[in-house]
Amino acid sequence: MFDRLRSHVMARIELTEEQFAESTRFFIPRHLRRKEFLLRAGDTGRYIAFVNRGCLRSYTIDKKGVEHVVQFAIEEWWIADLYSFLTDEPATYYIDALEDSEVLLLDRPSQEELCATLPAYERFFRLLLERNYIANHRRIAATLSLTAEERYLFFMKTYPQFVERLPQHQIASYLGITPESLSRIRRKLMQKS
Amino acid sequence: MFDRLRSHVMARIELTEEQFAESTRFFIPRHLRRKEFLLRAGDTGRYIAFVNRGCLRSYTIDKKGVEHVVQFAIEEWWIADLYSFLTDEPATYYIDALEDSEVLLLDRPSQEELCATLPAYERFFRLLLERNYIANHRRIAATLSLTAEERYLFFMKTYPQFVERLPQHQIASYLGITPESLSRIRRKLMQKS
DNA sequence: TTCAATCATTGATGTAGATCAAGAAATTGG
DNA sequence: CCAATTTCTTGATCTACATCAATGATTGAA
Repeated sequence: MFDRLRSHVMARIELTEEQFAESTRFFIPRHLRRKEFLLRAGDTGRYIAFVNRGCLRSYTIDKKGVEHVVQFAIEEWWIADLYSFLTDEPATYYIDALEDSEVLLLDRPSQEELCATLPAYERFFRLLLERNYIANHRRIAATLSLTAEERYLFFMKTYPQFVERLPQHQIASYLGITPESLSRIRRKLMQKS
Repeated sequence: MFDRLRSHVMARIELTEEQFAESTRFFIPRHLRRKEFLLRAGDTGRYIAFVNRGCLRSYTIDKKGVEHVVQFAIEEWWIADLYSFLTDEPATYYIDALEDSEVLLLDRPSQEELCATLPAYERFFRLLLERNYIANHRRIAATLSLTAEERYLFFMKTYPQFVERLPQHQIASYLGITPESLSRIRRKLMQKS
């Protein structure tokens, strides 16, 4: 159950086996079927989720009813509506499972207690946020400076594991284009090579 | 010199006056004239900067030579090429001053030592990154789901202090549109009201 | 105080990607 | 294994915003 989390955490911070074992009591395992929601906009989403198996996404729905994928998460990734997690305000994102999945949930009080009990976890979450900060700024820069085709190539290069695993229209949504446009981009790239 | 940093830090973490005073030795004050670079893409940018006075921006330059603003920073904001800071790889962003500015620089070894000496700073940087994570995800969601006009309104609402202070074409660049388009959007909004 | 640079505006025209519509292909769950 | 659903593709057309070009308004350095 906690094998993947153990290797993930212990690769990043100094922790004994005993300390890690102690930390597992803070995590709540949960199974999600494909299309099942972990969180809906409006809920108070007081946990962050570590993906043990499967694939999830967070997204918004605009006023026309169109979904816009903000993030994907597969094995060893974390996903959350961090704003809601940190402030207890209602969530602004939806999070659901794109495949049957297993997640480990950590709620806010548990995270506080975990960091207080094992300060190395404070460092762990800082490192996690640093990586995220970098990835988000790259995505912003890509959106500002690249065409749809270039963004797709960038996505393929950066997240090859996602390209084989996700439906195309989900990737299109993440890239900020329509499924039709992505289909045409792919055709064009096929012809080139 | 450190007044603004003191109130900024002490509003966020528990620190005695003595502890804060101790921490100031890690920061290197630096003055920047308008248009002066703090960092260029390709440099190794091994510090993060706290803005004491003035205004800076980070940006990329695309293959056509067009600049794309990734971030603005005014008083009490932090700015950096975090990837370069964390990895020692060459910077991917440019950072320069839009006004004459004073910054406090913290290099990577100093940050490590600071966090080791005063663990509250570990928490401080985690909090900082959390806020940033939220802001970045909101910006991504806005880019995915809003029109140029809606993004401008969102920007005005979120960062009113920037709107009065920054040249329009810098805001246009941040929003991912041309200065001409922003000018037309503003005209349209004037007429509406 | 002036001249050069920077910045904002406006009009004419171009285009990347959206939208609409329809059908084909692939998946999935019963 | 099959019907229902989801996903992908393709064509025709549309539109938000870009590009190009010119002019005026501000700003700032000497």
